Amino acid sequence: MGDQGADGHDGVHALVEQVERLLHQRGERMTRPRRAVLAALAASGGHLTVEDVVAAVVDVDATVHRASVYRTLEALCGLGVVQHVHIGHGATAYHLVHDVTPHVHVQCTSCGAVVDLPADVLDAAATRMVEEAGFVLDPTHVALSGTCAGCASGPARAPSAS
Amino acid sequence: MGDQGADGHDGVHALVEQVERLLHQRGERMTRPRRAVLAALAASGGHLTVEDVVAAVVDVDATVHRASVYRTLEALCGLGVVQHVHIGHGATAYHLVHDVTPHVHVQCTSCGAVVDLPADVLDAAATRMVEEAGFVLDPTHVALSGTCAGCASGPARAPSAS
DNA sequence: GTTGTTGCAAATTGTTTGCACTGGT
DNA sequence: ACCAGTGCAAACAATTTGCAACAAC
Repeated sequence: MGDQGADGHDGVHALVEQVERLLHQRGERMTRPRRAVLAALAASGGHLTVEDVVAAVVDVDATVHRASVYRTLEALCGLGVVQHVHIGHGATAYHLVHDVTPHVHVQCTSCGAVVDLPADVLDAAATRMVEEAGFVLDPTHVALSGTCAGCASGPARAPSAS
Repeated sequence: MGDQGADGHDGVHALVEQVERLLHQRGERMTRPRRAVLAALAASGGHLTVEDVVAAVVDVDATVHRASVYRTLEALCGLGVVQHVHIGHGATAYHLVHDVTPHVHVQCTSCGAVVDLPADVLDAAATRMVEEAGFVLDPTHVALSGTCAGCASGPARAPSAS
């Protein structure tokens, strides 16, 4: 342990400074909970549920309250630093906007696993939606559902994520 | 019509009888709440949230309890008579399976409206997902999100359905 | 010092569950 | 008569909010 995953402490620090700048532009402030949430998101590198974030944050700083995590995530979404993805029946997941290659999330109905796919799998669909209904698709905002390779062939397992 | 397509009272009755048969095959029973829920779903012809169903059911029979609506919807899903769709951050919506031509749901992030699109807009995406990841897409199980024609051009309005 | 933010606890909202009783077969 | 299903209230889970104290600027 000690190391915080792919981004490392430097990455987190740079991120915190960048966000701090954005906050100051709006007369808002960089606080301990916000630093902790940013660190948690950066360390994971992927999508985390609120519960995941709370766990990661409390692990580092037990004084941070759940409510602050909710408020912080909302604030960071407002800044455009963080995005959320709706995953089926389950919880909402959050991730940093920055360098992540745009990708579509799909969840296995059977085992609950979330799989990332290249963003362009929905290009054709997006084009048709615009042409036929004027609807501009946001491909990353919700996770589609179906059955993953494993469950499609082998036996399904526990979770059954709706 | 005649069979089950229409929403008229005769259609409801036919539906109830069909479901009753399915229930009896499993040693289960056709009850007042179940009739009421089926009627509500048939009458709407579209997708209803649990809250919508509860409202419609209570409107006809105030003795039916919310909990029974939940239990009934779950039971009907188990029978394969009803399906649910996850709509963004909002609630889960339910609809009869035979109801309409299979269609994809998309929700406008800005005004919250749910738009129905032909099911085949996701055909290309589904094909690619199977080929590249072995993932079998269920196109109707979740609503995608984006911006509807109205909100894309004109000014966005209230709801902001995340 | 100002005021944006927090921690806390209580209020909300949405869904599930234990249990005695009702009602379908 | 038997037991699936109901109504009810209470449990549960997830998220929000009012407010006094705190800390970032």
